[in-house]
Amino acid sequence: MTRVTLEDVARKAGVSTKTVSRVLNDEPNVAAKTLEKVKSAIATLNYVPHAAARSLSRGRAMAIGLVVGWPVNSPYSSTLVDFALKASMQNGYRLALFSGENGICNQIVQAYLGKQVDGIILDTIPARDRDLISQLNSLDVPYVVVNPNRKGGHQYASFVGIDDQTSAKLAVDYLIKLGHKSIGYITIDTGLNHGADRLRGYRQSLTEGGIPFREEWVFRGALLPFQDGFSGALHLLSNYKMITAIVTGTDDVAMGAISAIYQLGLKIPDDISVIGFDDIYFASRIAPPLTTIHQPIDEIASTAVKQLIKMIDDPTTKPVDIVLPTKLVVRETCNPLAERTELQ
Amino acid sequence: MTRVTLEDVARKAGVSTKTVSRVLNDEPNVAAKTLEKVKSAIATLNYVPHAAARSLSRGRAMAIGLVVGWPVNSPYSSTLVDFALKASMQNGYRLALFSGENGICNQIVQAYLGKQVDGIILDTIPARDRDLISQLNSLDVPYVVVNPNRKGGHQYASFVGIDDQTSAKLAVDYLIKLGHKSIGYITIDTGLNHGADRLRGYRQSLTEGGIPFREEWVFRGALLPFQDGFSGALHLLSNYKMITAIVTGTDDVAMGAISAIYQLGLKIPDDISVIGFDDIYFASRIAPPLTTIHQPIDEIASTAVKQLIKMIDDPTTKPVDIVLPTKLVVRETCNPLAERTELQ
DNA sequence: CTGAAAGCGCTTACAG
DNA sequence: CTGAAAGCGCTTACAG
Repeated sequence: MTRVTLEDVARKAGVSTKTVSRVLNDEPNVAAKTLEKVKSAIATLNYVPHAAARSLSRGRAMAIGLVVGWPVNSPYSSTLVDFALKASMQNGYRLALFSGENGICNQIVQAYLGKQVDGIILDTIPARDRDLISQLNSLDVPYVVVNPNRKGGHQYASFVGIDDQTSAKLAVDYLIKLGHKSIGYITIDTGLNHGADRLRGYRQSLTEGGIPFREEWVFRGALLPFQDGFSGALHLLSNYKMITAIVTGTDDVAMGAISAIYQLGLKIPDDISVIGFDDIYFASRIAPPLTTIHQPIDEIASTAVKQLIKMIDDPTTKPVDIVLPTKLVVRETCNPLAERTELQ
Repeated sequence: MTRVTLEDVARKAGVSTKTVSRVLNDEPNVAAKTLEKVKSAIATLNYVPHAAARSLSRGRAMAIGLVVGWPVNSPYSSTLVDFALKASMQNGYRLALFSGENGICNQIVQAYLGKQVDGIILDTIPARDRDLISQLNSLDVPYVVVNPNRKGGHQYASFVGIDDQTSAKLAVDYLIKLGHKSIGYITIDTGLNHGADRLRGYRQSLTEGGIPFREEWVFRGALLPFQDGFSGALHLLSNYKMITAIVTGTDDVAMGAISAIYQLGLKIPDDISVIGFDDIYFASRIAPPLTTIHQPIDEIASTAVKQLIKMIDDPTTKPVDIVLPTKLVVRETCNPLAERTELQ
């Protein structure tokens, strides 16, 4: 079975190839009758334009590259991939995925030089690759950074992300509103600013709520989110029995904390309230479902895609820095303090 | 900055474009000196072949499509994406990702007709789409199904997957070897055969171990893995106090079960042993790390990619059905029965 | 409103 | 061992 080409369509419809091309690209200046003829020819022949031929003649790959940290199957990365895929398809672009520890920089530059992609979206981790950034800048590659590590020193990129501090404050404000005054915090050091910013939000909320900040109620994990959450909760709740709520830097930390709380023989939310951050796949699926700060990865992805396409279409587009709102998602891991059934 | 083309390289090296093409494609019959000249021209000009031009002239997209169930960020799907991406890059192919509930069939057929991809890898769920399958068959699209729902009635596809029954048996055999005789099972009905096959493995292991199968020790969940695992463990352990171990159909079910076990005030693995299936992202990251059956998604992905490329290269390739071995990964959720510190 | 010609950047036969 | 010509299937100016 040989391919149906635009020429076949033109022949069938009795028009020139240019006219078919006009119809395909929704260009104006086509008579209603001609339009009809061409459309029916396309339909009966089941014609689909050849992607590579189009790319070659247009000088446009019609694809964008998404670079995420390794591994792709982490809760956050995979969600970003999910929504970025959706958003780019909706905008008529294909998505090329990149990920990996080493050689990633070269891979991406090659993809751009080889016209496989017209622009790039970088997630937090790859955006810290100095080499990559400087190459993208010097080659004038259109790119957008998602959830940037602020203070990154980027010069030309557009940014799309959230305000970590304000968002974390949302979580703590909520607990305070529920009557909690003894609130622990578990953070992990990823080498990025997100953790520090979220911790700052915790502190700010306490201060505004007239609650003294206690350094010893902050547990700083070092490695694996779940396990740090686990050790953190164990540590905080064994040493400071007055703590009634725990805020965590990410949902997987919260999941670890929840595990530890159960192992201590305490109940959630009756004895201890827990609140997460991110709203990952598992957040709504564990028992009890986790109250958390929802990060709008869908909007982040679609905003990044649209901004990138704008930059591709018009290279003089000014860089922007877009901050999207997060929101508190109340599920079942936080109780008002008054309703607590027992005190230790 | 304008693109560097093959012609620029040819001019610089003082040879014809065909010769450059030879070098680029590792074809024979190039004099050592010529090879040297061309290679250095490529390097100094930083030349990268234009992907679309290559596709067009070769009649090959050099890309394969991966179709996974929605959402992509489920633990299993995202891991498959991860490894399929790696495998296709290593084989010189790009990966185009497809996912979504509706319109997916049309999207994929379009991508093939539009020469965006040379072949397709279908995961379990999309492979159940009758429409899609019959279209792929009638268009003679090369495709491979991963972890098929056996008895699917496919006629032409190649398959790559695991043996669910034998694998689940591995888990139960292990528990029996540890001395457990009262072993519960939590399964979920996904409408696929995997669950039934794994349950069959459980039953087979019991039988071979001389332990009677008790229908009431099998909990059949209906909806969300984690929550079903939670209710399942709650149900089994409250009603059948002699149960000392729980086997689950998937890791997320196990995670739910673990949650419930803690909430019942029991310890893992001291009081109850738990074993999962799949070895998802979280399996090694929760506390305690989950003993489970590892599904070799990396090998599955790379085998599928290689088989697909073979089919693309030679359309007369015979369909194959490749079954890859799983393995038991011992972590910290199972104890020998003898070591139990207390009995209820 | 419509079309003929040239070109995008490669590779594929074919010749020598 | 090397090259000149044609072609892959579209779109981009340009003309009318």
